[in-house]
Amino acid sequence: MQMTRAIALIDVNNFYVSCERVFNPRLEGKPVVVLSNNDGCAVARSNEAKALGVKMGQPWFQLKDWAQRRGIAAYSSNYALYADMSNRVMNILAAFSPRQEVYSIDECFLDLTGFKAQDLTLHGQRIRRRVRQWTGLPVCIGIGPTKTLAKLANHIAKQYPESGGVCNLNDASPQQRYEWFSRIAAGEVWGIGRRLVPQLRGIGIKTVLDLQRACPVAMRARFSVVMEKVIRELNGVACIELEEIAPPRKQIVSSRSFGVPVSDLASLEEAVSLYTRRAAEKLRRQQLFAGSVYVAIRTSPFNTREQYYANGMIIPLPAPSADTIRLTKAALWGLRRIYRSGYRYQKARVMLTGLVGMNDRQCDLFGLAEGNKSGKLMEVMDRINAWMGNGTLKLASEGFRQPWKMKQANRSPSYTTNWDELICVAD
DNA sequence: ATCACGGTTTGCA
DNA sequence: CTAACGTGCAAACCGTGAT
Repeated sequence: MQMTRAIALIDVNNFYVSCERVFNPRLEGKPVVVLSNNDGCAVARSNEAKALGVKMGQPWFQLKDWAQRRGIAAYSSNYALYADMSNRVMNILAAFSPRQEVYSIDECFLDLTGFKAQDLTLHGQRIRRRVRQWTGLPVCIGIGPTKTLAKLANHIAKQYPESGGVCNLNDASPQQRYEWFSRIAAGEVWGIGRRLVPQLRGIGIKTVLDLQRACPVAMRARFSVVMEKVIRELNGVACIELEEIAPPRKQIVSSRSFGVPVSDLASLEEAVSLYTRRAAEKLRRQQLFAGSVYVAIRTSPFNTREQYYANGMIIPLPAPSADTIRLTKAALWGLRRIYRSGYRYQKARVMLTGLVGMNDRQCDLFGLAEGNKSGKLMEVMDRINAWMGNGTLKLASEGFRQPWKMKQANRSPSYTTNWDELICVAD
């Protein structure tokens, strides 16, 4: 007889906020938010901040004065810290199953098939305790026969404190599931975003239960194949497999807003150079080569008093490359073509596309692939930067003062990845 | 009329 | 003093030219 699959979704509660709290316990029990890049929007909120009404993605400038009056602590995002804490959590969780999919910076799926359903809830508690003890981070765990149901179970574990942080749908009674599914809004389901919610409501689908009972074939015709999979998964039929090895990326993006509006070409060149280097580093880490470079700039879409300008272009390369120097030359060439003076630019973006693996590369017209010399040079660059800190070795076109750099008014120290910042705290 | 292609837009997290 | 709103990725969509 076929055993019911047991997929667990483990998710750190309010991840960025919880990371800040590990190193600053005074934040415990207080309203805290963490802001997106450039201190733009609130992207992580403690439960206390949620209770005060801070919305996900709310622009910080609208919130700032009010938030400070209410005593809400606000942090700029510190990705070095969060990435390191994430690695620690993922390593701990990996010990609980041979099959793990790291789904995002704060979430992973584990295949726990084989445990008795009743034992799994206890097992979940053990997992929670270990992560808490070894990292200081609180996690919730959802368990179900499909990834979509595991996600939903995780939501239930978060919503209902009486669950003790673990919700195991495989061991819940049909009545209990009915009660939950009829109470939870359809929009909470993985893959049902804010655009679909009103459309679903229009055809009478408001709750998870409504969606579960919808006809997958008809819904596929009306919406998309994604919708069909969501419905089948809600009914315990696995349509989305565990991806233990991440499939190779099809594009790599580096895109950032500026701290202040930028009008001159020279500053844009610096920013594009930096973004290209970051994208190229990601490219080499994944052992890939890019067939073309896309570069784009735009003014603020929110500023209605000024003329909006956005433009971008694709620069095909003669042969796939992973060389920061070549990629930067291409990006800057494109930038000079799309640049128009007289605008106040707010964002630049570099995207590497046409990605191929080392052995799938096509040569250029003259039968030349990118030489080994460039590979060696990049290897040396990457090693020096890994050893002495990212950005130690870079192209001069990135500039040095970089007055356009993004705002980070209140970033915490990189406690776990930078000795200098740690010593600074001890003082 | 249909298809493959590529570039652009939409949607999600 | 004023102005200030993220990023990464892939699926869906759409227009085009070829057949």
